[in-house]
Amino acid sequence: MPIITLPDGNNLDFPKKVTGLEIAEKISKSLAKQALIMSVNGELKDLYFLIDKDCSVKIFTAKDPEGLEVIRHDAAHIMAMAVQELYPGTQVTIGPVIENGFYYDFARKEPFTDDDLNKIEERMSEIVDKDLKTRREVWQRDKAIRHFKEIGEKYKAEIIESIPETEELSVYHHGDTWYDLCRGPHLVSSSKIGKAFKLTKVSGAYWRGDSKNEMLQRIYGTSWASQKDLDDYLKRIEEAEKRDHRKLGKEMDLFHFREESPGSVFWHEKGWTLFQKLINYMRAKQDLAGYKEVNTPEVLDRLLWEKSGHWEKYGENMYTSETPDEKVFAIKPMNCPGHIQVFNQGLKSYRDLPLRITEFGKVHRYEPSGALHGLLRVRAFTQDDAHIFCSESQITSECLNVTNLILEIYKDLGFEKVIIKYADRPEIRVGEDKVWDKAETSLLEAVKATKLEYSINKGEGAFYGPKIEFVLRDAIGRDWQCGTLQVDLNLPGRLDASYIDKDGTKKVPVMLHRALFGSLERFIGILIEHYAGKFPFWISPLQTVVIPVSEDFNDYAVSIYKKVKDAGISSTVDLKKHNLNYKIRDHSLSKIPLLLICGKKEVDSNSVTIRRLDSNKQENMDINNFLKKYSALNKPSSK
RNA sequence: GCCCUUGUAGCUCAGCUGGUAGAGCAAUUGAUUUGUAAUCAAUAGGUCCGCGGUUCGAAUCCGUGCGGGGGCACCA
Repeated sequence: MPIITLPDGNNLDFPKKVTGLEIAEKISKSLAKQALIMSVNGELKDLYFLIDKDCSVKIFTAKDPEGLEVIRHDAAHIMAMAVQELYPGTQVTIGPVIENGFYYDFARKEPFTDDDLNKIEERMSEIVDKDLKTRREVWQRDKAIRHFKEIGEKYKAEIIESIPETEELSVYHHGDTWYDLCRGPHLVSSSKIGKAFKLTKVSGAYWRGDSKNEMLQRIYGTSWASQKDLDDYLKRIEEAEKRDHRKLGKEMDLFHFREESPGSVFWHEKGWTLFQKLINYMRAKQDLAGYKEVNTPEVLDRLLWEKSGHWEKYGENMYTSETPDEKVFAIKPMNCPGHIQVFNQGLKSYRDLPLRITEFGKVHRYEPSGALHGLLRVRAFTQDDAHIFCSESQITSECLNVTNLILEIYKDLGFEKVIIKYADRPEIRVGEDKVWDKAETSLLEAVKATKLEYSINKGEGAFYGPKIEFVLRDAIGRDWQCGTLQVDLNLPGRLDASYIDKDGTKKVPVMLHRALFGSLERFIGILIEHYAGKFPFWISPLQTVVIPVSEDFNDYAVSIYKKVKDAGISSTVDLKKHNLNYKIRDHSLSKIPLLLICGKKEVDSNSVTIRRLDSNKQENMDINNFLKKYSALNKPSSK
């Protein structure tokens, strides 16, 4: 005689054991129709699960995240079923729900083609139409292993072997012919998935995510509560593609890549201007924050890298070069050893600390070819790098300074939301555990003091110390890791850095590594996508184009162009033999914030007519007023 | 690095089952002198990514290398 407590606090009394479906029916006919899954005392259960005790129950529909998740999970199963029906001999492995959809990994010799994807989709659709009933069975462990081995599903057998013996093994049947080992829960029948799904792509994926294992074929799909949700999702993907920095970079003539140097950027004038603007902005910020800018060699003797530990720990990612005198040099993958050498030059006292050394250093890292991705993952990039040499007692306050600086900078560039990820000691590392203890405690203390949201990444720290990473969220909700702050109690000692303390004894300084943009290249890629190429006026690489209405006004246009440039606003004048409409379209497409139109009216009144990007409103302005207004907007916080 | 996929003019792309290339835009030249998102015409432009093979004949088929894309792994 279970008494069921509903989320609103009401109780339902049943005379006998009851299923979720019966509870839903009791509440309302429409809920029964929409019900997908339920939770019993907070635990998700199949709707046909028999409840025999008092408990609290919540019914979920497609409107709930829990409901949508089960739809996706079932879609993964139905996809696996369709695949095994169409391609006998294919082995199933795992098929979890992911953000916006699901995937399933299969073991099959022949690759799945796009055409196969269509066929699978059609078959899935048929399975949904058949409305196959779902049935859960609990299997005995040994029997399950033996069974899956017998039918040639060696991956499933391996999965079962890795499940703790205490756990119940459940097998879900969808209809009479197909079943899969699965924790569940699942929908009551296949029609509940609906038709708002789509298979999106095939890719390779290592068994158990380990590159030492064989590669399986992963089919990705997306699935939603309604066709409208699916359409909206596909639309969002399309919008994101329009912002792709590789596409915009070409269209806006910012940079290009080519075969001779994969993963290295050929910056064009406009892209490089943007690059320099960001550096100059950062330079001014850092100057105010007490940093000293330096520059150190890009090529350094192998002996230094051996001493620092990079040769051993990072060697396979380093470019090297042998010179005619048979010495081996490495092209720097990081700036730290160079900065320690700057610190080491001349005797340092505790009065010099904290010493904040910064460099816009270009580093080279031999990244795996498959990792390269436009500006976001390159092999040669410029860091806004800095190393802060300080005493142990200064760690926390210096970390806080860095955090404050980073938040200010992200805000100026249009990113309001920032999250912190804290990463502690990795398995491969240098230094004693005692030292690590100290470093981790100090950094975590600083993280807590920022009062920002943070998560912990176990074992993901740098080989020389724990780190935090700053993650920012862009205009369309994607997260990007940019800045980093690392505490290092190892490298300074390895490279013999020391200072004379108050008491006259020699001490090894603590070093903090930090980068705010991280990689300038990557940050620019993110900026392009964040703004969809429509940069705020102050960082726009080309702020204005002066356009004469006809050739008769070329001289006036040139004179305006000169005045605008003199006022520190970047500009070009378009004297090409095209008409006004053509030029407006041309420069609008290359996302110039302001077009300055000059014709008879403007000549007569010594003015320009402004046309802003994405607006067809015209605004006439006296040229001196224009110069005054817009040269004042040439700094952050101006949109 | 691994799996799949892809590489034709400066750009975007067409070129069916093998018969040595085509469009639009851009460029150049000429005409037009234009008031807010493409004026008209003519001209020029290609080792069809590289190398090897099959074939009477390869942009097309096969092999291989390099680059790009989507994932996986990697991201100190």
